[in-house]
This record gives sequence, structure tokens and C-alpha cells, in this order.
Amino acid sequence: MPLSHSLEKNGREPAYIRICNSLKDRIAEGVYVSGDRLPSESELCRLHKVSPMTIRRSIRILLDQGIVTTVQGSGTFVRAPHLNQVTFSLKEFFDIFKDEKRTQVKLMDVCITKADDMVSARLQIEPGQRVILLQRLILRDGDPVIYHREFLVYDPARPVIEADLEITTLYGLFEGRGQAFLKRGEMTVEAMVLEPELAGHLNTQPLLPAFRLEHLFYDA
Amino acid sequence: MPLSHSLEKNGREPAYIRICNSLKDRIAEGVYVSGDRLPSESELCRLHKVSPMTIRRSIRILLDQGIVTTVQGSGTFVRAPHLNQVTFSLKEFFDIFKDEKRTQVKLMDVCITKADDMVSARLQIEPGQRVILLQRLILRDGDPVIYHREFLVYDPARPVIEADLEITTLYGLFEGRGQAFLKRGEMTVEAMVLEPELAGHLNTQPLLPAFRLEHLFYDA
DNA sequence: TCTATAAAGTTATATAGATAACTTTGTCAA
DNA sequence: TTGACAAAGTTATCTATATAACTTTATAGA
Repeated sequence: MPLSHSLEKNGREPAYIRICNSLKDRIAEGVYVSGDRLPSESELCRLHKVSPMTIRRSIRILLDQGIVTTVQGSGTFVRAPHLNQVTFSLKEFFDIFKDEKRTQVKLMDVCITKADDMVSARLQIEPGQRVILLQRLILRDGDPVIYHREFLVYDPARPVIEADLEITTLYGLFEGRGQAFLKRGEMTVEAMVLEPELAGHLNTQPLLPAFRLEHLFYDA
Repeated sequence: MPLSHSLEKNGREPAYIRICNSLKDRIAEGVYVSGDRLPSESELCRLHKVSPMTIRRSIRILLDQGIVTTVQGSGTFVRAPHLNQVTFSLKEFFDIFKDEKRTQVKLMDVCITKADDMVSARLQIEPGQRVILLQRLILRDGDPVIYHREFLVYDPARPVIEADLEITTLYGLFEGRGQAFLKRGEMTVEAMVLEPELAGHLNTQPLLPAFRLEHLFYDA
């Protein structure tokens, strides 16, 4: 059976998006409330006159967004508003620093120290083992905004990675260096109070609240 | 053509999961590095001997997880590690408080005050307009762990919602009350320093770092 | 050499149906 | 009344194919 699905029914929105939004709207309007069962997939097929795969795709989106839950053999149910996950978007934050003309990365200090408990746990090495510590200050229009510390496992066999010392762009710092040698990263967020030393570097008063971002790169 | 897809090829893992993990592994191992093009969908079909829809599903997962990007007409490419989004999971946090025997919600105070700038902005009302302020303390084994403040738009037409005053369970507090009347919620996270008053309520020293969670419910 | 066009290859969307696994419900027998 | 079982309904997975929209590359013509 021939068809021209894209323009016939709505304009340019794909059917699966249209159906997905339709269901979302009905949930928002209270037609379906928390705990209710949505019409079965085969019913939705008949209602919207599309094939099962298209309905499945719509429902999968709602599932991914946490709006519904599915129970095999039983049905698809509206979930109660759940607030157990917050996506902490730093996209805009990094976008600010994207234009490299106004942003400057300054390498303050490079030294070799012994790993304390926190660092050794993260790097999966023994406490007291030697690590390379790089300290950087990120400036925005000349003003310090981020204080950056990087710990590297000290490996005499591998010469000190010169590439690391040359990183003076935020892109290099956050988007990974090289491409080839690092796998994936993880990032965690904590609340902290600015210590006097850090506050000094950042040109602000101590004891102010701040976020502490920790990113961890895994070598291949 | 008959088939018994589930047991024949792997054990019990669906094909789309298997293929997805296979691709992930190869990216992690460095076989495909940042910027590389993955084999096309039709190639992957031949390689894994599955139908296009199955491959599509695998790739969609990688796409959702931000591991690859797809360009229509061109191909599927490995993305550089990106750290512009942190999913701030509070699931375990709330799970702790799930058993209601050990957790107690204590209503400390109910009063009507005038909305300051922060509150009026959030509730989309004029500054100075009257709002209902509910203050609660959440106790875990008798120890205070969360201080909870709730602002409600004061509406003389609608009598003070008694249901709100009766909430003494965390479930009621975080998972929504009623079902029928609220739509969706939003949640933001900030870093803060404990003010003396709050620290007093929480039985800790002032000036400690803390997270400030703000959740916003939209009425229907 | 440059440009327009065609062709091939790619992802995006959708159809129509099949089998499997699971849940709920109704029925019948003890 | 209870328990076993069958039947119907539901989601989960997958096949095989088709059309559309887009990109890249090769080709032919000016």
C-alpha cells in the first residue's frame, strides 16, 4: 500500500512524535491520571491508524522520559510525578566559555605530590603514591572564574605528557585531549564552601557556597 | 522464516542489547575513536545477521546515551566524550527515606507571609503578595536531616488545602499529593551555605556546605 | 577548470505481520 | 470454596520491506 505519511496527516511532524505529544497532552490535561492504564497498543493502532511499530516508538519515548511505565502482559500505566532524577545541565555553562577569545586558561603550577585518600581512591592507587598535580586558572575577560586541579598517575615509564601542559583552551580541558587515548568520562557534583586559598585564587570572599565538579577520565 | 531469536544467539539477551553493547565495547577499546564513522546500518545488518529495525534500535540507544551522533544521508559517528550533562541521581537518596517507620515528617509552622523576590518569581505572582508558608522538618531515626519549606499561592477563594497540612510522609511530599490535580514538576539544585537558623534546625554547625533542592509543582 | 546533474549510499520514517513471554480473567472440576 | 487450567489480552522482540529525505561522489557538459 503506497503512502506519503509525512505531509498527509500533519504538516511535517512524524507520526510517532505527533502521537507521543498527543498522549503527553492528555496526561497533562488530566484525561489520564497517575496510575491509569493507557489504551493498549493495538487500540492505539486503530485509533491513530498507524502500524504497531509506530505506536511502540511513541510509547518508548514516554517510557524513556519517565512519564509512563510498561508492564509486560498487563499494560502501559501513567507514572506519578517523580523527582528522583535531576538532569544537571552544564551545556549553557560551557557554551559561555566556548568563544576562546574571551577565555583564557592559565597553567599556575605543576608539581609532584603524594596522593591523599581522596585522590588515591579516585585514581585507584595506593595512598602516598606519587601523582602529578596540575593547577590551572580559567579566566573570563581577565577575571578568574574556575579553579582547576588535575591529578595524573605518575608513571616513570611514560614521560610526563607534554600535551597536558600545553592545554590552554577549555575545549582541550573538557572535551578530551587527543581522541584516541581516552575512553569515557564521569562527572560528579558536590556542594562546598570556598576555602581561603581557593577564594583568593578566584578573587572572591572565602566561605561562599560553590559547586565542586569532579571529572574522571579513564585511560584506555 | 521461523526463528527462536532469544536463546539461539546469546542466552537471553535481546539482539538489540547485544549489538549495542558490542558497539560500545569497540568504542571503549578504541577500535572506533572519536569522529570515526561506524559501519552503515545495512553493513551492520549483514554483519550481525539481523533486520534493519533491530540495528536501528541499537543505534538509537547509543544516540540517546550521547555516545554517537547520526547525520542523515551521511552516517553514524562516534562523539567525543562530552561532560556537559550530569544526571544528578537522587534515587538512592529517596530510597533511604522510603521506609516510613524510621522516617518522620514534622510540621513545624504554618503562616502567611509576603512573597519576596525569589518566591514571587517562582510562583509567577507580584512581589509582596501573600503566600502560605509551610515549614517542615524531616527526621530520620529522630535526627533532623532535611529542612523543608513550601510556598503556596494564597487564594482566598480556595480554602487552605487541608490535605497539605496532613502530609506527614515523604511519599506525600515528594511524589505528589492526590494525583489528579498536579501535572508535572521541575527540580533544580544549588549550592548553599547553612545559615545559623537552618543549621540550628538541622542540629549541625552553621557555614557548612549543603545542597539546596528546589522543586516546583504546576497546578492544572 | 568549473558547474550542474545523476547516481549511489546513508539515515529517517513507516507498514504489516509474526513469535515469545507475561498477566489477567473466566471456567470447570474436585 | 478453592485450585488448576485454558483463553484472551498485553507488551517485548524481531523480520522483511518500502518510501522519503539527505549527503557524498562520480560524471558529463559548458
